[in-house]
Amino acid sequence: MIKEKRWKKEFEKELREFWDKNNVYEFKKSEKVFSIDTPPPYPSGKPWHIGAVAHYSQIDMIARTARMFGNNVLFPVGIDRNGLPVEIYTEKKYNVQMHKISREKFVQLCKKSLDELEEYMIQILHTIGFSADFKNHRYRTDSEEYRKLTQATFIELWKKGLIYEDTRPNNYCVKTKTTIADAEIEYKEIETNLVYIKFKTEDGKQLVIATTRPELLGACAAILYNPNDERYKGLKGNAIVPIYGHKVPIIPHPYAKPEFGTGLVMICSYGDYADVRLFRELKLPEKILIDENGRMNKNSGKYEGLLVKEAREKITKDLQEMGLVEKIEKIMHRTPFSERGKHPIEIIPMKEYYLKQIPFLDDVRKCAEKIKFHPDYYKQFLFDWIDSVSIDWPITRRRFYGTEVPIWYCKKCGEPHVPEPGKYYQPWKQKAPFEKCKKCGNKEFVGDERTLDTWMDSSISALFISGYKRDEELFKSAFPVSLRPQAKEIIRTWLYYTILRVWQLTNKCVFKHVWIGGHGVDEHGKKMSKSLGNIVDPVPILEKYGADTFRFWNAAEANVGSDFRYSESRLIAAQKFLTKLWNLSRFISGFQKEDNYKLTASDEWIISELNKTIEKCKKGYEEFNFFIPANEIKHFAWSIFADHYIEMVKARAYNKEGKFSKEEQNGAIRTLYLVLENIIKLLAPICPFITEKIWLELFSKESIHKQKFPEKIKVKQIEGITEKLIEFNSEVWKYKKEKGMPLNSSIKRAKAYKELEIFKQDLIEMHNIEELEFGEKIEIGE
RNA sequence: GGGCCUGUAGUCUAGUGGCUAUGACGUCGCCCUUACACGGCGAAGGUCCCCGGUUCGAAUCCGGGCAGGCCCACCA
Repeated sequence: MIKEKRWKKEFEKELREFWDKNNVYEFKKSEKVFSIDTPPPYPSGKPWHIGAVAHYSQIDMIARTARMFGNNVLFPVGIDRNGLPVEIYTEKKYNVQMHKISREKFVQLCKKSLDELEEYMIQILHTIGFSADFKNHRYRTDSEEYRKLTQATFIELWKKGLIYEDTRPNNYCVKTKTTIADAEIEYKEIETNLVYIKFKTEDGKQLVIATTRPELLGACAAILYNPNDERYKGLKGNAIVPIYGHKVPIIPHPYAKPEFGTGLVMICSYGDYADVRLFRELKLPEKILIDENGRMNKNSGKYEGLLVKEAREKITKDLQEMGLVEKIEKIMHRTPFSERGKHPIEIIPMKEYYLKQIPFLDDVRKCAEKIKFHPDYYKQFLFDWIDSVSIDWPITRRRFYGTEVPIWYCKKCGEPHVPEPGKYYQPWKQKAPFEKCKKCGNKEFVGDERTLDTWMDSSISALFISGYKRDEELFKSAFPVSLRPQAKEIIRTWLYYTILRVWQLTNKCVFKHVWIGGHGVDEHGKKMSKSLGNIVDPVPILEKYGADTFRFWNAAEANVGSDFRYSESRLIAAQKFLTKLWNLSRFISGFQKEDNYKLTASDEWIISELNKTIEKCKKGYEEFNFFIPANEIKHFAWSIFADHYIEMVKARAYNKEGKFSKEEQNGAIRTLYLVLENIIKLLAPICPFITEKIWLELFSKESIHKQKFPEKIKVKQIEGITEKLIEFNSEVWKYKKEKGMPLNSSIKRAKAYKELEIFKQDLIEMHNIEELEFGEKIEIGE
């Protein structure tokens, strides 16, 4: 018997304790495993994005669904703790600069920030009822065990010859002083000056060239015009670069677009990726003007020491004074920015290690083809990215908080030495594990000081959680991984790199399913961001409404893959449904189930309706689409079961006046319990708390989360009359309303559709009708 | 420039060829009918973005616009 009048979020705490105590979500090894490569959240600051919390709620629903479908589910939880964002967070929080304090000290501060943020996130996950195995399958990507594996895979790929060192122009973030991969670049439209500069050719002709990067004049190596451009046909020889005075060839090339600027374009090392490509293609001599601090170097002559921006202004002014500027236009220019550092990037050649990816693009594409995407249109995002990858992956970073590049170099000849896999190496502070250089025999080594791109760590999460190289038994059962759930914005990074790396290491396709969640946006459909000031903190929301309300809102809010809006009024709507469900259960809990029962047509009808609901929910769950079951269950439980069936059988279930037989009475009670039992089982993956509470009160002492997903119930199917029933009930209610009669007052005579005759007795009691007839249409009253 | 997605009452949303277009929030009435007033019943509110086509029939399919979002691309 349920006593409390409302579902209280305070119940959630005791239920969490019940689950913890009974190890309800503990993973036990078995032959077949449904493995989930849970995204390890990145602790980048507070508050945690409410959209992310919603995202994790949905991932939890996937795990719970898989369990109820009879799978043994490996549902780990990790925390991603490597890389740039935490370094930036730490610099700000402790007001330090990474390069100005000792590495040891900085690493410690990062750890401190991470521990605190991790605790905060784990707390939230726990609060929302995240059913991962926190005790046995919780990991950190910066743990020794994890980094050891990252390094082992690095060493393995090194030995396969897939990693090489090269000096080539690369994306370089001057603010964070590190090379970054193309996948980490984002573009912004910003206003820029397009400066029209006068050049002279050797034979004295004047040329005007438009550029956004006048400070790179000193690195200019060629001038191009389009071969079809009538204005410049026949132009050849050399041009003289203003200020610097060096001569550069004038070359016809289709890259130059006649309609842009003057139709002449100068090629410099390096203003953009086109420059990189053209330098390579035309074999032009490279000259670097910008150093790794983002300042002009000595190659730039009198601009040495200035920041790029300052140099741009200064040289423009100088050119103007020399009368060499024809005009300046303001244009919107698409500029590459570092996604994480939020600063414009420069293209600077650096010596870095690269992981080969170009030769594997076809394999990655084949893997992607085999994976089932939910929803399927996101597969295209991955293909688009694969098609646009054009250079190998630079994997070394000049940062401190990351997995160390496990290489030592001979101090004498520079030969790189890679240690044996299986240990965690920190070359920046450890002694080299080698006796002497294998090349020159020298005995002194120096460790590499760089770290690996954090995607080198993240891209093996699927291997880490499934026990690769650490637990063969688990690996056999959990790999390939059943499902990767993730957000859409990291398709080109996390998903792509994982497929690539796992293929390189195992020659297998890593996932069977990929599930892509949408974004959480504010109630006007705008992306939440700190600058817009529309960030919603999840903690007070969870405190106010509880996890199940949040989860139900989240499930019922948007279709799989589409963005969902945060709105408090909708949360309240979700809360009302939980109250309704609670009161339904409270009502039913007042009756005693007995064995001698007989189902009447009304009972068979509601069970038939339940069966349809089970089918629909199952279909939704199978696609990991919680929008479908959430709304189906709500509709069935509220608008059919409560509004019509319960009202119909109330009299029979109470049977106060003895108008029904004992068997008929028990039939109603039996059916009430049966339908409720199935409703809460259907809802359990979405609302694990309230369903558990009702379940434990009324049905069993063993957790609902150990139960199987409902099957259709064998019953005489009664179909096609639900709408007629609803219409008839509605007409009666309307009639009483119009006459100003209370709903429990009696009606002398009524006529209902003949299909409803099977419900006769229940309908008479429900509406208090003295004489009920049946025919072709509804008639009420005299 | 290419691709993907979206456009349905004040707001949000369901609906992929068929009866008077779904539901929620909000609004307006009436009702505490012994599970629930976080409830019940009822009502108002829509040129289903626009134009054209296919069809007996289009919110739904096709073509062309317009608007918004996202992804990709070497326009200095």
